[in-house]
Amino acid sequence: MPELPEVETIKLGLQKYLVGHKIIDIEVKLKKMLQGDTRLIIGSKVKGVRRFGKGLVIDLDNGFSLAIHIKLTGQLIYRGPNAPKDIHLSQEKVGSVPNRWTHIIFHLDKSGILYYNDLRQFGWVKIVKTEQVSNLPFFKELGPEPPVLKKDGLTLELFKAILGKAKKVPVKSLLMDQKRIGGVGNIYANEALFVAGIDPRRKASSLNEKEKDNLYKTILEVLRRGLKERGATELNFVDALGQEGGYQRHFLVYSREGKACRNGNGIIKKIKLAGRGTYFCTSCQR
DNA sequence: AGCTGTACCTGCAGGC
DNA sequence: TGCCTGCAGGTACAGC
Repeated sequence: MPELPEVETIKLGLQKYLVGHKIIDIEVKLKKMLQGDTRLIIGSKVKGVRRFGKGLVIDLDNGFSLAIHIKLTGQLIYRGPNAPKDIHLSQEKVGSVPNRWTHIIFHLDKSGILYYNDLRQFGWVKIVKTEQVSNLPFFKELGPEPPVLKKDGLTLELFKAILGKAKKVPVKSLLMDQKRIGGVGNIYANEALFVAGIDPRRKASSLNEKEKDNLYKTILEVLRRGLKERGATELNFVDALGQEGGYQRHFLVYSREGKACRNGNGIIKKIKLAGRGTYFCTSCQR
């Protein structure tokens, strides 16, 4: 799933390629995918790109922004003069652009193009005043982020306090709750709990100090690894040039049902926890 | 208020 | 074979 490392990877690409381009025209092929009046941003120039949790914000030079959430299968793919020549567009995940999942096409100056593709149509793109972005419910309610890129955000003390308050919630559900912690989704929650040796079903508040310290550390560890690998292409994730990530090759538990635990003893089990696929080793996660 | 269940949507795996 | 059903998932929202 696109989580912090995946969305950060897209952000870095857009900062590199999209900034400086002027929006000439916007083609909306599936109306529900874009909210707001496109006329408000035609002629504006891309000033910068920000990320908050799994959300993206493209800031324009006229006081408006594009607030974007790609959910499960959204893709933002840039084509144009800023892109390097030797890109490896994922044949499996993209094929060619535009394709049948291309719902919005941003025509840019200098023959640049930005495609918004979304197979399951769960994502959203909203045109809003830049100053109003933080008032959108998703951004407004977003919890602190694990400090994998910035020093501030989810400190160890804060993390412990959040865990301590969650008496009824399974620790994995808490990690994935965007209102409590920003940016962690199913893949990295599964991976972090495995590395920490903690059973995902345990109530968050039941973790002792040592386990909390350890889990905090492993969350940062798996997120950093994901970033280094430019994200995990598990469903449909590709970067801003349409290239796949590499972290899926390093999954320790995620999508490894029935396989041998990398630590030696057990077999990876899959259960459903709060409606989400959950992978863990009953032998080393307790 | 805070929690839970379901809708959203499509591709794909599995069953017969 | 190929059709049909069920399942997957991050958030938004309805309903308790």
